[in-house]
Amino acid sequence: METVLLDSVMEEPAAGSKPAQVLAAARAEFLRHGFANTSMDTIARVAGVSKATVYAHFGSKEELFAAMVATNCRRIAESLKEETLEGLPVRAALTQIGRQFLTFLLSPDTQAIYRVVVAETPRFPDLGRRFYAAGPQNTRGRIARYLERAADRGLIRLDDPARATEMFLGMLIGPRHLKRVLGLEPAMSDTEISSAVDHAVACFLVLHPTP
Amino acid sequence: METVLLDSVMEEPAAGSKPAQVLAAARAEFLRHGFANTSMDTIARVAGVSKATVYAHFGSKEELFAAMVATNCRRIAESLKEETLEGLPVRAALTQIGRQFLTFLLSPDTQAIYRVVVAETPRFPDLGRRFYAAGPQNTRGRIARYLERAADRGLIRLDDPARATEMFLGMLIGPRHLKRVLGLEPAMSDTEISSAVDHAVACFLVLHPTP
DNA sequence: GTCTATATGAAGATAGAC
DNA sequence: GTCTATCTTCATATAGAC
Repeated sequence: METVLLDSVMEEPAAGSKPAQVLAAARAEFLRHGFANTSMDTIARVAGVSKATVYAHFGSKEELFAAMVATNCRRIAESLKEETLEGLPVRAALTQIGRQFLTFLLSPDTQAIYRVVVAETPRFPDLGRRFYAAGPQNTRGRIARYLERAADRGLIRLDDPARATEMFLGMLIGPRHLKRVLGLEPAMSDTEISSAVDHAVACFLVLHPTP
Repeated sequence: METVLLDSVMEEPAAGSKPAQVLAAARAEFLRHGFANTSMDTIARVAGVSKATVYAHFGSKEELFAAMVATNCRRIAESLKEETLEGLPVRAALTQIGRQFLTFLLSPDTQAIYRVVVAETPRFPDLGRRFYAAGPQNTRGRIARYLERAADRGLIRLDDPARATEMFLGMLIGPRHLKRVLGLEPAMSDTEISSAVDHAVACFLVLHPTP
């Protein structure tokens, strides 16, 4: 049971192939039950292949887990499209960013991935780093770049785009993520999300006024 | 392996007794290695008792885990003392609250408890609720009550103390908790904590001005 | 209550045929 | 590459003596 190097990761298998089936089954089971409570027998059964096939493609349970997380990180990174915010007024752009961010953050899939990554980071040292780079860092950089461009155009006043991004996201998230990850909030309705986003945007614009 | 009811929890065992030794060993091992990767053999060995003794006092691994978390929740609740903030200016009071909160939140012990609670909440439904009540909810209520009193005295302007508390803590935490829990930040020095707190307090006071 | 020794079962991993 | 059948290890839990 050696520590797995997440740096050496296979490329994405062809859709519909047996490795892809295994990966899909691994994703479903690991995200639902965690690493330790998922058995290779179950993954093989759900994937509809034999256990030996699983081991033929992924050498061990750890490697399969690492491949599953890597695939998910790729998906997260690809799902964050650089859309066109430039045409919008600042308030509308921030609102759009906020809604998209909060919806993504609180979705069941994101919660499940977060949970399993947090749980297994001590055993897989690279896991946290890769997850952060693919998800949160990606998002933060994108928002910070937008704010910087807006500041350059004189649409908003701010000194430090990265710090302003942190404040914005901090106000946006508040304690919601914590309550959600502890299983205390069923979900957020669209109107609740709107309300939370509007408040965070309003506070942000007080701190960073538009001229 | 039935779901354990965390509501029926034994009282605190006498210090130095064998149950207390077992509980201490369980705490050390569960927080370091998580639930699944900790064996009852190890706990018995660390506690310096036989495995049968462990089972005599705590009927199963799940019950032992539940008792360990319950003990920790008690400790968290007790560690949050209602100190006297009333004499201080608002800025100084918020700064003190912020420093205390951030130091507590980012400490290795808090991180370890958070990690194991997040990981095991799906298997132990009551776990998240009890942890939240003993820790975060406790803290938030305390801060909200202070803000309300300050508002009543006319020291600060705010409509909704609970919401203001969420904003304050959101700005204070920002992405630091996430990076810490993913193993990306070694720790925060005292000066970094001071800087973060000062910035959050400054932003808060812009949003909620003192007359 | 506490111990030593052991039963029982689950799960990671592999051998060998096709 | 894929399967069936099996090996091996290890962890939970208990029996029975003191």
